[in-house]
Amino acid sequence: MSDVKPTESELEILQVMWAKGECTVRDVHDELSKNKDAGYTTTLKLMQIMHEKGLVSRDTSSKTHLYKAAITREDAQKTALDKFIATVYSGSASDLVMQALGQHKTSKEEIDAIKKYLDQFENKQ
Amino acid sequence: MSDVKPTESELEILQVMWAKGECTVRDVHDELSKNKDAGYTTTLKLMQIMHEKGLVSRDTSSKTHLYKAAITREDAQKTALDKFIATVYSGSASDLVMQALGQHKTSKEEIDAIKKYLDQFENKQ
DNA sequence: AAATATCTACGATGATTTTCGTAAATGCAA
DNA sequence: TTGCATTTACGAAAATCATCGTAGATATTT
Repeated sequence: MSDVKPTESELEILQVMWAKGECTVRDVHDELSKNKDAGYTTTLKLMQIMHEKGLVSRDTSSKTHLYKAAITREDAQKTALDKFIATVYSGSASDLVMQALGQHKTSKEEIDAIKKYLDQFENKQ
Repeated sequence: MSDVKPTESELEILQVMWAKGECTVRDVHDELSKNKDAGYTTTLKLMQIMHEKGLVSRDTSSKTHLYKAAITREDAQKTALDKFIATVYSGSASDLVMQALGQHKTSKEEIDAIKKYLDQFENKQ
């Protein structure tokens, strides 16, 4: 359980690793290159730093190293969300929820899922 | 319409200004001091930088300057939220919504408000 | 008026994050 | 084997952000 907070660039890298599982630097870099534009060694260095911090684990048994996220998506999201709600929404989760629903195309299915979630949530209290 | 993205410290300052309206540096600093611990000149400097960036407007007609947010809370939140959903939730707003509801104590009133919001939202589509 | 307090301006520093160049190691292909 | 491509290691620069000290200006108090 790492208490290190990923930076924004580190989060982008973690996204790739959460989606793909074990990754080489090139895997990650190619994926990031679709949206961003930075050198290969930049990605490499970041992943090395993440390893030092304990954010990722590393298999160095072959020349091309394999990296894997060492924290779960859920944990990282939880930590980030808490801070985000505090600094951007003064602590009001429901403000965030409504704004999030408002500005993104949310399908009927998603809305129903959320409603169901709310019902169940209400009953539990 | 400023396309500058406030930093985290700047957001904290903006929170105070959105809540209070026009503020002196001392207003802001006293408010921040409740939760944080930094020198007066630090707050001053940040607010001066925010003025350079166009994040706040400034009235310098008297010795003690008056600052005012130059971007609306909604716009700033919207921008921050978009980026947040992209980097932390891979673009899935409903994932964020459900996690936000799950980990924060949300009152029955808030839940009802959100449900009502969802109903109205669903009808509009 | 003199002392005191408060405020702005501004530069400098330190911390953190991001970026990249270069060298050395490793594997592959001609 | 020789040369080329790919990879890692590493240091250092660049960029961004937060912090503060000090000086000078302006008000307030005694």
